[in-house]
Amino acid sequence: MAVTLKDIAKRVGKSVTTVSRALHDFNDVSPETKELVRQTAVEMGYYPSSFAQRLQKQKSDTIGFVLPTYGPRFTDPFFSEFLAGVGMKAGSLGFDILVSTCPPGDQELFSYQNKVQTRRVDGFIIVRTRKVDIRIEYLCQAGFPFVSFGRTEGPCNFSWVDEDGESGMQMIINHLVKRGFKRIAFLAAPDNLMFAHYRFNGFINGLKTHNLPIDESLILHGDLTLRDGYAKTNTLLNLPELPDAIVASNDLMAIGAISAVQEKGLKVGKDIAITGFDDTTMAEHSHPPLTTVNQPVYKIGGMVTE
Amino acid sequence: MAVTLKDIAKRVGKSVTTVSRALHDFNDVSPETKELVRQTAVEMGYYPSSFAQRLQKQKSDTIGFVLPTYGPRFTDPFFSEFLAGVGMKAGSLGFDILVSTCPPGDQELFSYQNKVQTRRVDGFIIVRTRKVDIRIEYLCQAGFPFVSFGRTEGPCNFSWVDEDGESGMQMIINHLVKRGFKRIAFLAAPDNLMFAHYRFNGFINGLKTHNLPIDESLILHGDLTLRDGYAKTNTLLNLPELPDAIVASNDLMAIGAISAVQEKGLKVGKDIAITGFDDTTMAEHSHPPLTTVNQPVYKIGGMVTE
DNA sequence: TTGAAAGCGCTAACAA
DNA sequence: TTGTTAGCGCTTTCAA
Repeated sequence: MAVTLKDIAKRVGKSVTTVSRALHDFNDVSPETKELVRQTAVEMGYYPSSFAQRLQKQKSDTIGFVLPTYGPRFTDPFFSEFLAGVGMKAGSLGFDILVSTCPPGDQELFSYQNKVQTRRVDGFIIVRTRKVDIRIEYLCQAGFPFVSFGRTEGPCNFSWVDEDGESGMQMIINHLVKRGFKRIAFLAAPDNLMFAHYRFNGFINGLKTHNLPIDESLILHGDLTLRDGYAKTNTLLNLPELPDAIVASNDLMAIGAISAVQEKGLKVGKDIAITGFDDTTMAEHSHPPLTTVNQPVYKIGGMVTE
Repeated sequence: MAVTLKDIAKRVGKSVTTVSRALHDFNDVSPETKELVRQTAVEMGYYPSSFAQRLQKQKSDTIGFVLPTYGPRFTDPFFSEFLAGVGMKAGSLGFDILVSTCPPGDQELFSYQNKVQTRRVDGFIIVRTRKVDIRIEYLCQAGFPFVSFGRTEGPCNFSWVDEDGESGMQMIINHLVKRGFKRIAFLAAPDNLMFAHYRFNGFINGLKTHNLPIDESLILHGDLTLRDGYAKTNTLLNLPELPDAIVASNDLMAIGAISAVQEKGLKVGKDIAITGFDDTTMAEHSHPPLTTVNQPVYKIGGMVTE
C-alpha cells in the first residue's frame, strides 16, 4: 500500500499537520523537523494522493478534451498534432488531460455535462467550433471555464484562440490569380463549421477582389476527408467546362483532389492547379508538392491550453 | 456550489448513509424512502463527486495513455485512430482516459512513475513496444496493471494484444513475387521497435521462401515518417542497379517512396512496385492506390482497452 | 429500516 | 514551532 502522511508522521513522531506543512516548505516548521520529514518522505517513497488533494482543494487540475471523432476511420492529422501541443503544455503546467471521444451530435453534450457534474475537470478545450455551438452554449450558460480554438457566429463572449482563415484563403486566391488561373473551383467544408465558413468567405472575397465571377457550379461541399475530396473532384471533372484550379478547404481534400485529377490523366499544377490548407506533412510530400497555407496546429494547441 | 449527499439528507430529513444507500439501490432501504431520495436527488441536480468516490474506493477508474510524440510535427495517423478506439471503449465502460505526451527517452519513465505514484490511474495502455521496453519493465517490476499493443523480446509475462506482422509481410512478398518482382528493397523501421522487427522478419522469410537473395544494399532503415520514406527511396534510386519493388514498413514511408519514385519520372507499379503496411486512408487514395496490409487499429484500440 | 461513527488522505483554521 | 480539530464528499461497518 501507498505511503501516506500518517505513515511519515508516525515514523518521525510528529503530527500529520506538521508533516504536511514541512513538505510544503511552510516557514513555521523548524529547519530540523523539515529536514527530517523530507528525508523520511524520500526514504519511505512518499507521494501525495492526487485524489485526496483534489477533494480537499476542490479542483481537479485536469482539462477535459472531447475528440469529435467521426467513425472508426478517424485519421485527421489535425487532432493528433493539436493533442500533442495540448499535452506538452499541460504536462509542463502540471495539468492532466482527460480525453474522451464522441461524435458530434445528440449525445455530445452528455460528454461535457457528465464531466462538469461529477467535477472531473476544471475546464475544457473545445475544437472545431460550429456557427451555433451547443457545447459552447452549454458551457457559457453553466458558467464553466473553457477555451476554444475557433469562434462562433455572433459575439464571442468567451476565451478563444483563432487563425485568420479568411486572409489565408485570400492569399491562396491571390497566388492563383497571379499565376493566371481564372476558373477556380472550391471544395468547401460543412458550412456549420466556423473555420470552413471563414475559409469560404476568404475564397469569395478573393474572387471579388480580382473581379472574377462566382460560379455556383464550381463550389462543392465536402466533408474534409481525403475520400470526399476525391469524389467531389470527380464531379468537377465531369463538368462540361473544367475548372483550371481547385481550391480545397483543407489538405486532406486537396490530396484527394490530386488523386482524382491524376487518375484522369491530367497534370496537376499544369492542367489544373490544386491548393490545400493546413500544411500537413502530407502536403509537403504529395506529388507534386501541395501549395497550402501553414496553420501551426501544435503551437495553437499549446496556446489554447495555456 | 455542487449538491452533495448531505444536502439531500437535510432536505429529506434522513441521514447521509441512508441517502447513499438509497441511491445505490440497496435493499435495506424502504421503497418510500428510496423513491423520495431519488426524486429529491434529481430535483436538486445531484451528481456524486468523482474524487470523493475515488478516494474512498481507492481506485481511479482511469486508464493512462502516454503518447510517444516525436516532436511538434506529430501526425502519425496510427495514434489518432488508436486513441479513437480506446476512447470509445473506455467511455462505454465508464473509464476515463488520462492522456499525456512524452517523447521516447529518458524522461519517459517519469510520465509513468508520476501517475503510478500519485495514484492517478488504475492501469496503463502501452503502444509501440520496443524489444527492450523500459516502460514495460518498470510496470512489471512495480506490479502495476497494463496492457500493451505489441510484445517485447523474450517471454512476455504480461497482457498484450498483437498483430501478426510477420505473416502480413510475407503476404506482401508473395504478392510481389507472384507478379514477377524479384529485386525487392525494404524500407525498415527502427529495429528496436517490435512491430518493425516482426515486419522485417516477415520480409526476410518471404525472400527465403522464394529463394531470393538477400541484398543488404537494398535494406535501408527509416524512421516511419513520410519524409524519411522519401529520403531513403532517393538513396535506393541512386543505386547502380535499381530495385524493381520497394516494400515499406508502413504506409507513411510507402507514400514518401511513391513521391520520390514519381519525381524521378518512374512509373509506380510498372517500373517499381511499392507496398505499404497499415492500410491508412491515405493508402487508399494515393495515386496509384497503395498495395498494403490492413491493420484494424481502431478495433485493436478497443481490444486493448477492454 | 435507519443512523452514528469511522475512515479514505489531505489541508487549513485555530489554539497552545 | 507544533498539535488539535474540522472538513472535503463519499462508503461502509456496526449497532440500534
